[in-house]
Amino acid sequence: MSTPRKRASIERFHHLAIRMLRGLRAIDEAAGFSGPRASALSVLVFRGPQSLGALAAAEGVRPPTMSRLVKAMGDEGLVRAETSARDQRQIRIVASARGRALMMKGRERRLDALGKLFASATPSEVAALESVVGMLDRALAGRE
Amino acid sequence: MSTPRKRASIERFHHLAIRMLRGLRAIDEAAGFSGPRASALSVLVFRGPQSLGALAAAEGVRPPTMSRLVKAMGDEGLVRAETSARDQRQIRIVASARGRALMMKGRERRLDALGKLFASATPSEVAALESVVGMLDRALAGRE
DNA sequence: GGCAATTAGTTAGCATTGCTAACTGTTAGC
DNA sequence: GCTAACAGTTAGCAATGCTAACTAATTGCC
Repeated sequence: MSTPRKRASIERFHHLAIRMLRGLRAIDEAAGFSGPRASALSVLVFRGPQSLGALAAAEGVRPPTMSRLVKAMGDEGLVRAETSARDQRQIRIVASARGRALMMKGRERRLDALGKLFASATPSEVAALESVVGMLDRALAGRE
Repeated sequence: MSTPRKRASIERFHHLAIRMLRGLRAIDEAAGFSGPRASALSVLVFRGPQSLGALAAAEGVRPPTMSRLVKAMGDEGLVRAETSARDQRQIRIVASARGRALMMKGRERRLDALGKLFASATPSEVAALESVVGMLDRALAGRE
């Protein structure tokens, strides 16, 4: 079913992906904000304000975990929580201007680092990257 | 220098890699052993016994962190720590048969999951994967 | 040979992030 | 209108990361 050659590529890919992301995490943390903060902020910026439950689900964590994270980010002025008008049980979490700016800067830094990593890619390797991205996208669709 | 199209691919790749590894971590944790344990064990199995400092460096953590992890894995019977004969400050950490077996099983599970993810890949997509792996390997060489 | 400096690892204590269980307040359903 | 379900919070636990401070062993210099 799966050729040994394919399996070997998958294995190397696995290992390389881990190393790549490890490097990126180091960059985030050097810039002073952690993975969970970066990730939650980017959901708030790109998808817009969210309820706590929705944000927790998007990040794949439980509500109490997200509740604490939102509180911490609120204390740091990165987000704001307002009670929803039509359901007072819910809160509406909004990224502040400062949160948005920090998130964009972090994103910039990560993409720059990735750009450097891929700087030596030949045109055919870029095409290969597009192909792999398309395939992964297809394979991961319908999860999350 | 970097075309918008290339940048977009890189960005999607970044996002997909995060999702892919998140799924794998979930698999590890369902199987009852965490990322740090899996990773440290695989170093011990594939590179052989290591001193604590070497293992900490290989994993990118500080010695106290690794010291605690080794103690926990020792308590679970996954590794054994012997004092080095020629330098009694050092310890020599060895994966036990049980640790080795657990690590291999976890690895198998992860690779199976990845295999399923890539099951729908066409031959040309497998070739693209190989190309990307080669490029990443080249780009990440000389770190770690 | 003997004392100082370096090195290896551990211990103590803190922060972050994950969880479950139990609680409060709000909404919805019968 | 009372009960059940839902949204979020609080409390408390575990794992993993860190720095600072300590112990024990080795190396180096005189």
